[in-house]
Amino acid sequence: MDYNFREIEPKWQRFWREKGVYHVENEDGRPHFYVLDMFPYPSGAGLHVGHPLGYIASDIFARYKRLNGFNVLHPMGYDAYGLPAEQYAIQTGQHPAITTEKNIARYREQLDKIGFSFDWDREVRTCDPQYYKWTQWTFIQLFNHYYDNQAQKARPISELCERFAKQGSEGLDAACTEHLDFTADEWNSWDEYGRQHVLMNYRLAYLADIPVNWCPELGTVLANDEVVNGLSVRGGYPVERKLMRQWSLRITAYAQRLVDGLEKVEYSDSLKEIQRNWIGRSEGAAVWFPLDVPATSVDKPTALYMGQVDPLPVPSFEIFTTRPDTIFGVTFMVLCPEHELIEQITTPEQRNEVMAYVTWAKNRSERERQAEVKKVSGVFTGAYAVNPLTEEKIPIWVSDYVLAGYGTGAIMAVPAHDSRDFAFAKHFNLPIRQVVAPSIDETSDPNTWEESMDAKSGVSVNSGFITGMKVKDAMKAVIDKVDEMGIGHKTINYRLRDAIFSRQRYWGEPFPIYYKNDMPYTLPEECLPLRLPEVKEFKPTSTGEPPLGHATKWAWDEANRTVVENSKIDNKTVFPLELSTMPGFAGSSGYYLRYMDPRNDERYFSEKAVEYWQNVDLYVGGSEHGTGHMMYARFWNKFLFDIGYAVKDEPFKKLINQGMIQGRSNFVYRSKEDNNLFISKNIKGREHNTVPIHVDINIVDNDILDIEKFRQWRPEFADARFELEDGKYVCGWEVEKMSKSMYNVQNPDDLVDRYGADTLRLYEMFLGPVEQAKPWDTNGIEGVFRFIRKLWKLYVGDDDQLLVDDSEADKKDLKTINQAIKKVTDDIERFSFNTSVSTFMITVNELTASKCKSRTALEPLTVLIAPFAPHIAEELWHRLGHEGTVCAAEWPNCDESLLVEDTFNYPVSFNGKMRFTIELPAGATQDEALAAVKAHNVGQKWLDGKEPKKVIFVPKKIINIVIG
RNA sequence: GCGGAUAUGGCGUAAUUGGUAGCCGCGCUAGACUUAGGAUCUAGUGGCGAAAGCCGUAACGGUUCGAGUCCGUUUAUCCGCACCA
Repeated sequence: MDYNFREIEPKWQRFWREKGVYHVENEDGRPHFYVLDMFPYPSGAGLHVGHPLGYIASDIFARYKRLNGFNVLHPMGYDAYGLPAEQYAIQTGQHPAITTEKNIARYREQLDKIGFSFDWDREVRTCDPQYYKWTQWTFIQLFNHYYDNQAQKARPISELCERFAKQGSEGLDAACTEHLDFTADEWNSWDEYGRQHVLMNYRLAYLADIPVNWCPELGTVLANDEVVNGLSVRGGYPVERKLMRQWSLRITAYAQRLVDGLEKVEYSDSLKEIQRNWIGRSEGAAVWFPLDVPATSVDKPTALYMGQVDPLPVPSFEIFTTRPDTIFGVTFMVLCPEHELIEQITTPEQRNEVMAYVTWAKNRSERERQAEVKKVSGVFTGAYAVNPLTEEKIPIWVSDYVLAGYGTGAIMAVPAHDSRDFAFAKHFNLPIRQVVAPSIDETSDPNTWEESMDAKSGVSVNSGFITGMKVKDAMKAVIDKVDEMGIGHKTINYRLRDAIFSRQRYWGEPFPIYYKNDMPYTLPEECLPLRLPEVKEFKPTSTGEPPLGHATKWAWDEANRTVVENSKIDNKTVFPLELSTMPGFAGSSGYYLRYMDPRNDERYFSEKAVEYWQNVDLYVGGSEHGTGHMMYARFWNKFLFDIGYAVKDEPFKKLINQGMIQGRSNFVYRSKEDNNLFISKNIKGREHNTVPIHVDINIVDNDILDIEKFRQWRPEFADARFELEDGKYVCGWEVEKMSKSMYNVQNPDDLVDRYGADTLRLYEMFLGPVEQAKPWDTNGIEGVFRFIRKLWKLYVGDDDQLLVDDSEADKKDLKTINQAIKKVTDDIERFSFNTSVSTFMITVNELTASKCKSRTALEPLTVLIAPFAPHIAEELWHRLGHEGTVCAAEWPNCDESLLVEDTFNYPVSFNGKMRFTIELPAGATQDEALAAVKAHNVGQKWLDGKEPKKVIFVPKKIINIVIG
């Protein structure tokens, strides 16, 4: 009787659920292990076969760890806030909570069919008030902390207030939006509003004017990926860059720790590199260049001293460079169009031209700018700066190739050694001066160069006191020099920007913030969660306010500590609440911690729980979250670590990025002359002018089209005629993104219905290495299905009787099973599940061939396969007479002694040419090998009387003989 | 442009990490059992060759007794970042 997965799989899924087999406690004598999947966004489309790939891999690992005696935390939940549900709501009026609930139910149903070992008692949903209460709570903590650069740690804002009252800003080294200088007296003289204004400069969650993608038509800010070519992806409306007051998280404060932390975790090298690039740390120098202008033409010279500890005797401005060694090659300076100095230094003759350029540059969309990177544009201000080391007068230009958001928005241009400066100099015919050369006398005329010499190698030339020094030494010498002159210092710049945290959206976490006197204040913690209000409309309001503006009960009554109707806002006791919501990454940044103690109402998670679980041992998910989610989550965790909540600095010890599953689309070829004629792939030649048409992969099997189903598929194909090859219609195929419009979405439910969950699980693993991107291809699934049936037949006879007996397995079978134990154990530890599946196939083939029926071999095999195919393993385990679940069994030990051969046949090669085989006892030594070679030579003469000079002997492998 | 990877039969892949390349599966070929086969079982399947054998891991070169694996150059594909001074 064949294996009846349709009956057996649901039976055990029910058993696991009813017995609470996968329920996990936070206390347990066993060692702990935390296996986490990136939780899904429950979209309306349901799961496709790409989603479970990572879940299956992590489930195998979780089950393996359980069998090895670990208490395993393996939870699942939903990242339930997000755009699609809201867009759907705008179109249909259906509340996002309802569609989300429906989608979650569908996801759960699909997940359950695959037989995962999640502890569903710990499920979290980011849109659940009991969950987002803690997202809001964390936001309040971020608001109430600043970052102490000296201690490299977040500290309470209250400490900052005390400090300001005592010593003002003097000596403060904190992450901030801009450097401020004030005394204790000044601080103490300011009113509440003034102080709050200053504190905002330091808070880790802060409100500031930020340039954003604003889409007036949609009435919302859009993320970069929602904008293509200056138009919104949805609707195609124009998007402009606009300065708006937005919440941001000061993730830049943690830039260094986010870089350093990568040393401590196991992520793939490529992902670490991506994160390092994203943070973009670069070491260099800050240098102040004095202006060469009559003091009278500068309105407020003091404004130019911003950020300087000691004011310089002349007006100056700060630049950042990673190549201080090239300072002798500066031939012009460039300011970004947004630079505040432009207004002050531009000469009257140049004013019109400069202002026109600045206006043009500011109105250019980010997209336009990026598309025209190669185009050089800029304008001369008429003003000059002085090179502090050469005292040369150098012109100051404005150009949009200098970015406002990086460094100081001003650069010293060294056209000979920077490709962008080079292009600019060529375009405007500015001088180019070589100051770095391969060696001191290998200079050439840079005006003849095709491109600049950017490499950080060689020696300085034409460079005053650093001439002849190597680049590295020259950098240090220049930094020391400017430091000594009091006009510069060594500094580090990061490309990372603070994270914009507001969204003009409905379906997200409300900010626990109200405004008093236009200044934001946090709600009292005990009033959390601040629930998302009901609204009649999900679109932004007509006044441009976010959708929450539609809510009628939506204001903060400070005296009664409650949310009330906004008509009562009087700004005395009833204040307006923040109307934006938090972005998608808010809820997903700390969910792994909440799983440790998901029903706790008093705390994010108890100290006991986090002490027990520590952090995530293994995190599995797609690399598309490699920067966004991973960076925010690491930041979130580091902050919670600083304030004593998390116990580990890094949230995820090890990360596996599962490869993306692409779709494998099928095509039919329609004749151009005859719209009802379809020609099989291999006979559509030149004489047939054909058009490829996507065809639903569900009516194609092994690239063979099911003609009847095709005729029924769409009405226009009802009368289709075919030109066949070998009586079949062969479809073409191509790898594309898995998407509905390409009819290549493979739904896991269909495969479970047809082959069973175990087959799907094994097949997804068998497809190739977990980390590798690969197209979905169902063509090989039959082989895995066949394997499952062979496995079944090894244990169960045609009449459903158990074939396994209590006899002792023979040595050959024991060897087979022990080889499997060793191989599978190694493979799981290396996350190489595809080879484990091969090992199972080999093992079953061998045991079937040897007609092995003994329990001593088959029982360990059942446990071995349980992580991969838990349903059939559970059924066999019970048929073998066990009461409890196979999940509680013990991982079999490999008896290595059974793997050792008595003798080995060694291939021997002689000077790389001749090859023969020699038999040696197991564990033979070099001397024994040499002796065996000599003995073998007797009568064979291949050594021709010569002594072997060297015998290279690798036990169990091969011998090579070298002679003189 | 910069950075990171990858390259092995018709296809997905494997190779004990420097030691007999191609395990396992798909597909294909032949056969058996069958009224039938898109079921099952058996055998074969890198290329050339009748065979012995020769060649073969993107290309070329190097290190080594020995290279798919290490080093160099080139090519192709994929991914990430992209005026970041």
